Amino acid sequence: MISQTSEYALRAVICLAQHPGELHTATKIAKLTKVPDPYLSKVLVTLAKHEVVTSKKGLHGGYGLAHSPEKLTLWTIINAVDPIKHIKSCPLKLESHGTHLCRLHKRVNDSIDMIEELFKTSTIAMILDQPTQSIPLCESKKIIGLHITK
Amino acid sequence: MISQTSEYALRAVICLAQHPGELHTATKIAKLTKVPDPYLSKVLVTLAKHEVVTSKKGLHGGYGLAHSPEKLTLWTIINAVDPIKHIKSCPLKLESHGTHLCRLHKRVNDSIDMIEELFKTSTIAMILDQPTQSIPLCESKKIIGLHITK
DNA sequence: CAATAAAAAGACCTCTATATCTTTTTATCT
DNA sequence: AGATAAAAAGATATAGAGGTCTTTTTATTG
Repeated sequence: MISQTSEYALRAVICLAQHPGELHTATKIAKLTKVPDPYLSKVLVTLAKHEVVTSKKGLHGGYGLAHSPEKLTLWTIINAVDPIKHIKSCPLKLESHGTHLCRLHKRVNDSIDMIEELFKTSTIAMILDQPTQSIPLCESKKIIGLHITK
Repeated sequence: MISQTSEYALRAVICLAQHPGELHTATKIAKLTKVPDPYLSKVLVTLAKHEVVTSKKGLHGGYGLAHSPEKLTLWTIINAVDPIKHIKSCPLKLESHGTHLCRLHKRVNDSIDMIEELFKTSTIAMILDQPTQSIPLCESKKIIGLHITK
């Protein structure tokens, strides 16, 4: 439903949001999120280009969040690395349909709209703020605090 | 959002549903739905195996619908050729998460559930019955009847 | 300024979805 | 039974997403 690349991007951003203000190297984020290191580097470059994260080169450089978790939505992140494609005109290129979708493609496109809406209204803050049994990306037992330890 | 294969499968079924009771050859369906002929053949085999369509070999053979359009949902068709994958356990394989998803994966999985629900409640009959400006798969001007001609 | 550590860029590899082509099997009709 | 027309099966090709490795660029610090 979402691409592997999107999944990796979400993990990376969540990871950064868990330690606000700090910079993290790609290698460190890769380890914490269990994403292949060299691949994550590419994803992070894309996220930086779309100003989802900030990047700082050189010694003591790394990546940080470009916006507060309250302002970052799942949609922003997913759309940066793997834009959601809507059906805008007839996939069969039927002359008479043009931009007016038949009910099949309307229905399929409605589902795409629905998902997009859900992602647009889901902020990173919402995901981090609600404590549950599982802390995103973390083995609970290694974390002290709100959650239930094993 | 849905695979190319699913899109093709939906087109084929809609096509069959538009001429109920009749058998159609793969080649004919392929032309009507603008899907590559040899590829559609394979998709139809899959649909037949999942009893979405019936197949009859030999001279005057072809494909037909296995169920009435009222009973066929988008979900049935999509699930036959390209099953929707839910997130059932932590994608990072974190010990402590196990089958209890963190909020990130919960949220992503919720969107999958939502789409699945929409597909489950969308029948082929619903898609064909509601006349709109565009008849699924057909150039309007070639059809006489309810719709607006060009 | 030299050493270091990080991101960025570029070349390359791999696997899967999509697509094609050929051969085999099956049913129907004369 | 032989000819025909269809599905089914199998082998192969292609493109793009995912993944790796190497080199280059950039900033920091002693």
